[in-house]
Amino acid sequence: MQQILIQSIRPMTTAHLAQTMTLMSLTVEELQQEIDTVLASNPALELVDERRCPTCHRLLTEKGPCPICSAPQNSGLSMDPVVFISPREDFYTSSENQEDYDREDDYSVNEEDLPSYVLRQIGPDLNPKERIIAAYLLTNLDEDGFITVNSLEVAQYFHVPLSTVEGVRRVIQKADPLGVGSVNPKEALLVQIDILSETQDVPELIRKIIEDEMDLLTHRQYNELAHKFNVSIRRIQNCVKYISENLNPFPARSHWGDIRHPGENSTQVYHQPDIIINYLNDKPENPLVVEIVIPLKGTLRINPLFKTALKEADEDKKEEWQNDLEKASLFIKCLQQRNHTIERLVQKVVVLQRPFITKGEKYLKPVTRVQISRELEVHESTISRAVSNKTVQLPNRRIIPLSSFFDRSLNVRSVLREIIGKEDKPMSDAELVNSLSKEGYNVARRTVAKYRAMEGILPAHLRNFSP
DNA sequence: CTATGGCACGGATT
DNA sequence: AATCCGTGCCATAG
Repeated sequence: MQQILIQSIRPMTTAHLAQTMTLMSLTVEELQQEIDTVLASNPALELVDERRCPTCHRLLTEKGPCPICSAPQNSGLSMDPVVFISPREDFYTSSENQEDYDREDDYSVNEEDLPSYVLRQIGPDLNPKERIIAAYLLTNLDEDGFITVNSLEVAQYFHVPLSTVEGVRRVIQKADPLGVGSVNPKEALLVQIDILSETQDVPELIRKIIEDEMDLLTHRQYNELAHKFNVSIRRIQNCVKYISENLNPFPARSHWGDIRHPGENSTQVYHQPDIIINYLNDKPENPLVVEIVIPLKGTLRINPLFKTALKEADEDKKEEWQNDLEKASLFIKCLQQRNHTIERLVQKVVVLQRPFITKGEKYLKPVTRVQISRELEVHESTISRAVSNKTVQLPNRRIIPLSSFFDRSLNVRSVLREIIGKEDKPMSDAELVNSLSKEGYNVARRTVAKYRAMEGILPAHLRNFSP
């Protein structure tokens, strides 16, 4: 049961299948939560801080047996980010240089010590007991400022009512990196809106969007949103702009996704990317470095102590523990498979869409998930799940959904924008159709209208010559 | 009469 | 099986 070569994953139980399916479509953040809960509920699983092989002490970054001593390390899953480099066509996974790519960004604010920084602010407002709880909560923040423990457990641990813990948490949220200690971006945003609305008017629509349709927002389904709230896309885009200018879904990060794209009407997005693509050392002449972000540091593995304990366990406990063990190993397997699939997927996509990544939307090749799935020899729905909900950070620091790589019309839309930007007389939709066909894009008049709407470009008679 | 947006249909995609 | 997307037809605004 222990020899997990990636290839041997094929034959799997239905439980395995089901779990892989759910894991596959999760975001890093969601995955992190999932891992946390499993970790807390299943004693067979443990997270080792060490990234080294316990027997030979070699740095261990890849799944599979330890390369040096080939110790039976294979049940452990390294949770370090997967980094690989794309020189041109071929990839290799870099396990050696991996240290070099520790993300140096994002540590801009008073990074010395976020927990004590916050604690200092709120200390006076709390009684001693609450202060202890606060301190505990604050030590369990992740890099984004989100809480990583669940309040109920904390309450039990400290023998206080849940409401006390929640109360403390609420105080924390109002401290300086506004929204720290939230459980997710949504909560952080809501807290920020609460505070903001004390000093200025916040459009009700924004709150509603965040409250009810956070999903659509993070996935930037603006047309969908416009439809749901029965307002224009323009309106929604304004809201989004407001949100990205005034709110920060990741409290502990000072900025997320720079606004260094003045030319294009920047559709600002936030969200912790699942995949980060960058030039090596940020120099455009260098090859691309692709990093698949994986939550948690260290290695997730079956606790060896648990295994030995299992052998000597009482009969009645044995069954239950055995069960835990199987679940844990299943979980790890699924996780491995998830990572494996995503890695292969991203490799393919990066090679294919390199021009898009480096030169811009115009060069996006319209590719469907089906094509990729054929090339990778996996079921199309696997690709679907792997793609959905994930975001990618491009070298220019923009964060876009992974599904953009499969957008059938993005390139046309970008050419359309280009044309409209260049021509100084407002062209009617019909004329635009002509211009587009000259560029080699054949679309119907009606479709041009839709693209315009998607891009938030006004109709011809309302457009142009604003100053 | 022309330019657009709305509704709805069919085929492709997921 | 459900959803998305391009398109054609028609109503309406200018």
